[in-house]
Amino acid sequence: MSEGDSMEEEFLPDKIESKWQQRWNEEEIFIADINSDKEKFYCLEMYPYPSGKMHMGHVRNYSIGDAVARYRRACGYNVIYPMGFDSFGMPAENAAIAEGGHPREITNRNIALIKEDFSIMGFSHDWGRELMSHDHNYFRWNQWFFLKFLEKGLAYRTFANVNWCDDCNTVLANEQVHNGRCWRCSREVEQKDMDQWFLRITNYAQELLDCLDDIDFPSHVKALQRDWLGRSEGALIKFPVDGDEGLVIETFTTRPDTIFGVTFVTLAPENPLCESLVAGHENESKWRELRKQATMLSDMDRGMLKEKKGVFLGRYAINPLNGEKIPIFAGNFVIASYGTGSVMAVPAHDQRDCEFAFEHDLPIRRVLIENEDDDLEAEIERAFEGYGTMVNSSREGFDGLFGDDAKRAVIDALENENSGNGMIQWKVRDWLISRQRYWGTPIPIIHCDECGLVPVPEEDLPVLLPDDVTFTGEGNPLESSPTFSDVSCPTCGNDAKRETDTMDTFVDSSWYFMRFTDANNDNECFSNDAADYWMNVDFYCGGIEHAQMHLVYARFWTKALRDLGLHKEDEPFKELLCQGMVNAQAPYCKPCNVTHPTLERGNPCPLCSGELDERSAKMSKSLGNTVSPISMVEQFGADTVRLFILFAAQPTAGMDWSDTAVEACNRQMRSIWNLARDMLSWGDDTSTVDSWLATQFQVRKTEWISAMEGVHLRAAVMLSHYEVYSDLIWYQRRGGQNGTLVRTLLLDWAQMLHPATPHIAEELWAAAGGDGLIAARALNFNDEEIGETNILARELFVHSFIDQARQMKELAERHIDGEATSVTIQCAEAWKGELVRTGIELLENDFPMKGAMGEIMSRPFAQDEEIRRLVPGAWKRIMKQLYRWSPAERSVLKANLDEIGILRDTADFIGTELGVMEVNIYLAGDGEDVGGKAKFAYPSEPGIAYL
RNA sequence: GCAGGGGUACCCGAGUGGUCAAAGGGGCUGGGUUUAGGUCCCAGUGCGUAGUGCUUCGCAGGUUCAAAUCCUGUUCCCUGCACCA
Repeated sequence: MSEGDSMEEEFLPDKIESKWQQRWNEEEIFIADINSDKEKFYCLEMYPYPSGKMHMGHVRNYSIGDAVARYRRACGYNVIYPMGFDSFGMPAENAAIAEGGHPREITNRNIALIKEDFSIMGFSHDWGRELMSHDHNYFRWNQWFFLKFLEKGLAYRTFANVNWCDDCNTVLANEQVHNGRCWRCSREVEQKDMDQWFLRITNYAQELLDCLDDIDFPSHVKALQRDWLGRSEGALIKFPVDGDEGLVIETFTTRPDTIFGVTFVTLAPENPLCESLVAGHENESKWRELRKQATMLSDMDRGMLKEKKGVFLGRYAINPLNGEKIPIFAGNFVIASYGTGSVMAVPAHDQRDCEFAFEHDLPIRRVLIENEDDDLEAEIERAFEGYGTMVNSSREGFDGLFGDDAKRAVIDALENENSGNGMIQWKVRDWLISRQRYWGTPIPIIHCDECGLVPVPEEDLPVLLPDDVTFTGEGNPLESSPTFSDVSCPTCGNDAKRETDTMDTFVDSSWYFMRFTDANNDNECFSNDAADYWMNVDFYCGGIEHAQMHLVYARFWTKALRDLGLHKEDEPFKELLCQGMVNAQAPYCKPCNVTHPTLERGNPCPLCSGELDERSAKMSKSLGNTVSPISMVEQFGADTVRLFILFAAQPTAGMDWSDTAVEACNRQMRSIWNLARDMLSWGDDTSTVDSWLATQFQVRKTEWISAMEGVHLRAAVMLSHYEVYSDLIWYQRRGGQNGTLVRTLLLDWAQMLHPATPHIAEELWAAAGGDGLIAARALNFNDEEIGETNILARELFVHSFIDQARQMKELAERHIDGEATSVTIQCAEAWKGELVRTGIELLENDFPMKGAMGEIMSRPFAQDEEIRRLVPGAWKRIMKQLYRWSPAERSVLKANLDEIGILRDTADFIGTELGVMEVNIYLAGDGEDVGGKAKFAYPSEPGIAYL
């Protein structure tokens, strides 16, 4: 083996880290190219919004991704691991309004700053593929896609009632409204009627739902997406209005089997039908009042309403299946925007309708029966909402049907008579992508008085953002720019106006992972070949906050581009990992249930003046409990911070920042360094524990690989950074000092250290004489077969013997009233070993243990008169243990170790460990029974007596 | 109300039938090393005990030779959806 570079005396991260980072850069080893000989692996983190500073969330995100990317490279995959910036969006524009300047300059400056922060962590990103949303070479493809969608009818403009945030000065998608408030600024959202651009995501609703079964997303993310898509299956039923030829109320229901129990129909107060129905009736003003109340309330507030208010609209509808006349109401609990904005009411089988019926004294008719002997005429207290057998049907052929059969029969009847049909209703609406803000992708449309909406011709793309704007915070800046707005119509040449809406920034993040596959392509969004080689993303890591919007939009966009023939994948992300939050302690008042800023630490609660507790809370500026990654790296080095991040919690769990734990990780790094340095200076003395170390290390490697394969990063780091270290310490304690052995081992160990802490790994690799850079090579483990397992069993026996003996010593010294100077170890007689092995054998062969005694007594070893007498007592004890032995312990026992030989070989070590001068070892019965301890001797548990 | 995830020792946290009095880390205690502090190494950290015992994994039951782990009920916490027809 070649002599390696010598190691510094001390672990000095600031000295080694930049050195290796520079080497990685110079040798361009993270630059990925298509290579059809190698299997590809696409590792990706959600690309960040470029604030000017890296925070712990970034560090955690990329420490996870980087470990995966480095491991996959080591496995011989062709890894693509790109990075870029989600750089459009309101923070930069708001900063421009607040401080002056231009969002572009602010964004570029922030990107430069955060990239500098990233660089000290040693992540293995391929910066050759860097992209930024606000780069026109990127967003021009947003515009191009938009035109393609327009051609295919996937994009459209319509006048709609939309969510408006007055602070952000823009409309919002439904998903961007949380509890009736803007997701960004928390201002209450208003409803406005505006012309807006939409994408027809509903076309893909079914596929988005179905494909969830085939992708490896966490179950709660799938649940969230299913909720959001909100599929319900049922029927559309038409109720003609009595006395008004042609006027029909359409209702959607999931329970057509209750059609004969309909006793009224309820419309949302905002339903346009209401006006014509109630016109001229005495309740007209009551309805107007109800509508006014309803429109003033957000959907959220309406959800809070307990009181079911309704107004009879003075007219009747006809049940299409039995011709019955039923009253029409407007009800404040019916949502205008869900389904048809009207409900067929079945008070006997829907609790909400039931309450409304009680309130307004409406008839209740039971048409499903729960139990055979139910009395159908009995008064009900609440609705029976489960499935039941149809009864009381006002037409032939329905009574007796149940569940799906019942539904099917009703739907068939409706379809035959042209009064309804089976139907699937979705909660998801089309994606509203218009935003009335500057810092986003301009929508490539021109408004011409003559020609209407005219798409910008493809050759005129990109539509750039103008510079002649001022950011006042009043209105859409694009409207104030004449160079932007005033254009001539591409079709007729007349004066026309450019569309001033820009696209939701979620458009940018909906396909960036595909652009990464061919990021520097000036002629296409990406080439088919590149996308087909690299897609889809094998491992995607990011925050749970994107479970709905980003992760649904990206799935939709991927499918839409597939249908444009741009690539072949159905799904963008194969496996998703949602990293947990990074928390830190903050003052907390339990009675008030309020977390306070760290400034209040030591003070009484500002609200109740009680004493403040501590509790862990998400790191945030407002609480002031953030920890700066940069200062941590300056203090301890990037490797320590990365080790802490991976070791403090599993990737998906929340983690608490702890200064003492970080310091402990730093100590561990130093320990590894010092041990490695010592190992390099060892001579070549062989010893009996060499084979143990070699075998044990093989086992560690195997365990580590399986942990890494499962992305159990915490378990993997525990093995690579702690267990291997402990093994080496034990080896040393046992007298191991074989330099040749440990230097070979060090080459493998460095490879295990590499994914989490790459800098120290490179350093150890080089010092041990490894060729080139670890980061650049496929895993090259010296993997001999795992040796004889008896080697491990022997050492396990020694270790556990010392643990037992140490415990006994403490007790013994209390008895002999002084320090013990000698220990006498009596190993169990051969027949006890036979007994144990017989027991294990019977157990493993599923022998009925109740009859074990008879079987044992028939064995040769039990034929001796004296032994025969002792067997039942010993068996009683062994029986108890039998089930409790671990496979490892069983293997020790089955190995039928020469306990006396092993202990005699180890006698010096035992003496030192136990702190006694004299160690006597013999078979129980062969020498004096010191202290009467022979009776405690069992296989792997010798009798121990101190003097 | 519905859905999903949780409650493990001083703290964090592993743990899906026997490998469990329960990994690992932090903290704390003791010992060694050191001029000292730090580092480093070793040990201890439910109770008991010259060894096979007792009690404990939110609470209460149950299944089993055996339960932190499986079942039932209950309580508390988190997350999402919510008058969705």
